[in-house]
Amino acid sequence: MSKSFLELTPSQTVACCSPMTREPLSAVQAEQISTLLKALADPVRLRLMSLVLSHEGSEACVCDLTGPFELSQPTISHHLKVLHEAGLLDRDKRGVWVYYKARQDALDSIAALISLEPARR
Amino acid sequence: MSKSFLELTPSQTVACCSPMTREPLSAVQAEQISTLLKALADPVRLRLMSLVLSHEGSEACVCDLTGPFELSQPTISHHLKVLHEAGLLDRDKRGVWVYYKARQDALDSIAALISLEPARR
DNA sequence: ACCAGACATTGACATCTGTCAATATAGATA
DNA sequence: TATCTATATTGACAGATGTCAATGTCTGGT
Repeated sequence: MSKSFLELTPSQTVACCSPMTREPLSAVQAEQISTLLKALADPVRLRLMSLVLSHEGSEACVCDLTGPFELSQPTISHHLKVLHEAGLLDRDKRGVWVYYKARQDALDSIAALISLEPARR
Repeated sequence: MSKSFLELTPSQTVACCSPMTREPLSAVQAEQISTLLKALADPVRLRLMSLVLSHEGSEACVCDLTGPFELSQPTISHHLKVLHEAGLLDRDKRGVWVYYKARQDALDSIAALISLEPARR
């Protein structure tokens, strides 16, 4: 059984849309895209994404991600949750550790939306 | 005489950076990029950008942009200012009317930052 | 069974953000 | 000058957001 529409991540709901440079966005489309962009539009979350992307396999343990910041562990955990729920990071628990993996396809969806060129594939 | 660093728009300060998918962002870089993304990460501003982009010459008068929304004129004016200060819209006053023109290069800069591929040029 | 470590959740708080009503400014026209 | 129209600014307010301390929940090891 497939997930209901409401259970899709923002990145999944956005993947279908044609670039905003071609025709005006509907109010609903704009809401979905803004949800995805808001997830990225934070300095800590941008650095988290770039840290994960810089690890081999675009994957990193939470323990790798708390050190670079002068922020509490719950705060990092909160930001990772935001990125995960937006569909920008996959989550994989292995024993005690939790690994987050970057979804390059989600990033490409965003790039395709705001750029004139069709998405790389 | 050139403008000081602090007077550059977010889009200008970001244009130089290598993609975040290649190496971790510094805290300063992340702040600059997030400023630019925050400007886009709002449903009304996304629709404003797409409306401007859909007009001929990627240019539209404010009077073309207030109708599609059920928002007050000062609110639209506020959002246009945010987009302008981020470097996403150019501003041109012609008589009584003000025309905003989309900066496709600024949008491309964002796309280049978050995508693996080098920017289209 | 117990403990220790890794990560998540909760609740509280200060700051930021989007919105509007009211007002201001600036250009065109009479 | 007076007035009308297009757009911007100001000030106020409610709701969203980022942060932390405290606490909870797993998992592995002793």
